[in-house]
Amino acid sequence: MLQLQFIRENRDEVIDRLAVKNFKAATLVDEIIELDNTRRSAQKELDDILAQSNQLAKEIGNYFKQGESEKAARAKSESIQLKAKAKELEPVLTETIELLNSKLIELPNLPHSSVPKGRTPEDNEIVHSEGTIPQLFDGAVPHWDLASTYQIVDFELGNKVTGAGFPFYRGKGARLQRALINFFLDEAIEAGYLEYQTPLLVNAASGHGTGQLPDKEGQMYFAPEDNLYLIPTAEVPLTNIYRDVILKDTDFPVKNVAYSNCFRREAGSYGKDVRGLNRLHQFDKVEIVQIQHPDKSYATLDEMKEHVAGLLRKLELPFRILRLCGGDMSFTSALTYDFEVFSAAQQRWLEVSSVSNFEDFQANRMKLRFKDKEGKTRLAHTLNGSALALPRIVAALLENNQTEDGIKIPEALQSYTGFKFID
RNA sequence: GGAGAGUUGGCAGAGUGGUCGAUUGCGGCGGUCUUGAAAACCGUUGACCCGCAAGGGUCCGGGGGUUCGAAUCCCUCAUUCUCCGCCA
Repeated sequence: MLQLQFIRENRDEVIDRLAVKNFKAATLVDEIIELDNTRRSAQKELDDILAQSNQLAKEIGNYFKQGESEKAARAKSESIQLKAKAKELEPVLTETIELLNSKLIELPNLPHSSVPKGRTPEDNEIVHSEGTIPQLFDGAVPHWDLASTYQIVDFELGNKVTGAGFPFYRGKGARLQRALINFFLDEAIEAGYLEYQTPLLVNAASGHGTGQLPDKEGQMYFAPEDNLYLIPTAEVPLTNIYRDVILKDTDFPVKNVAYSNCFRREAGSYGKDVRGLNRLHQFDKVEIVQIQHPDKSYATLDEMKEHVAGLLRKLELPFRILRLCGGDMSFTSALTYDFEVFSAAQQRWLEVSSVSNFEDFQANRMKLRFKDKEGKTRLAHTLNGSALALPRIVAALLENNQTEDGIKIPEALQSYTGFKFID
């Protein structure tokens, strides 16, 4: 969430910048400032009452010691009255704070100044394209057909055992998954990231920390018996490691990576978007997270963007990088680059990674801070990116590398798969 | 799942109703001494809210209660350890 003080001091700027995200903030911002004013005066009033009764309590102690029981009794009754007043004020203050917080988390993050205006994916800005789109032979087919021809992904079996969007990977298909996971992890470790294996279920506090709650509640699988959420991405546990943590400024940059299963309900999806591996309820992803000093977070964003580009280059996939427009960005992001690979049989671009700088938006929710050189406590910046999500990479690899005799495995992966060909 | 014992500042560890936001040690930071370092000695060292400041308030696992007053008493939840049960 945004910092209250910043909102108070930059009301007009907040409203203008949120307009880039097509968010009409004026009413909400004014409500927030008004609520904060109420909060401040209520707090002051309560603090004064408490100060008086603290003072009285000390005096009463002294009176008792000196055996002045009459004075003590008088002070006592005075104190009881103060206490009654405090009892009235307390709920007013708590309610105000709760209301203020609930309004505050409705405000999205401010977009970076380079974010283009726009409403739909068509308004995203292509900042880079690389690789050549392969010309497939006649009779080339989409990956879902390849999956059944070579018996490497079984969607029907997934339907039977679980439901749509939960495929089985089989034989060389399963091996390919494992190869990609190891390849992505090794590349990240090589780039200085520390590997984690995280829990796949998290509590509500963690969901709030990274911003999935409350706005994306319906997107997560939930286990009500235990009040736990299945993670939609390893970003959640990996970033929440630092919830309520104060780092030293020599700790930067914190670079973490985790492979995990990801679970997404994807309510309301339909049609060609969800065919085959294009969109699943359970999928595999390697996620990179960095925590950085505010002055360096944009340089870090570029570094992470280059890391992801390097992976796609090694996999020999044609890709492009988009700078998301205000309307297509997530609630929490200040600047997001999406990576898309071209899947040659479907003839469409598939999103395989999203790399974002959240600046201090998540950090503010999580109370993730650091001590700067002057010893002041400040919010850190958080960033994350997929490096990479597997299903659409697999889709593109299968489609783009198909030949009449089988599917070629890119060279960089061969030492991981142990085979060069799926046939 | 059952029984018992814990949860205090970066760490260790005192404190069982009143000048306790908290003794002390270690660690950190600053200084004296030293060519430099170590040792020794001195000082300093939590977070948050309101306030220009002075100052005030909140926080001893979380929440609630008793009391004029709670780290200290009561309830509750979480969590750790030990024993038993169950299981990988």
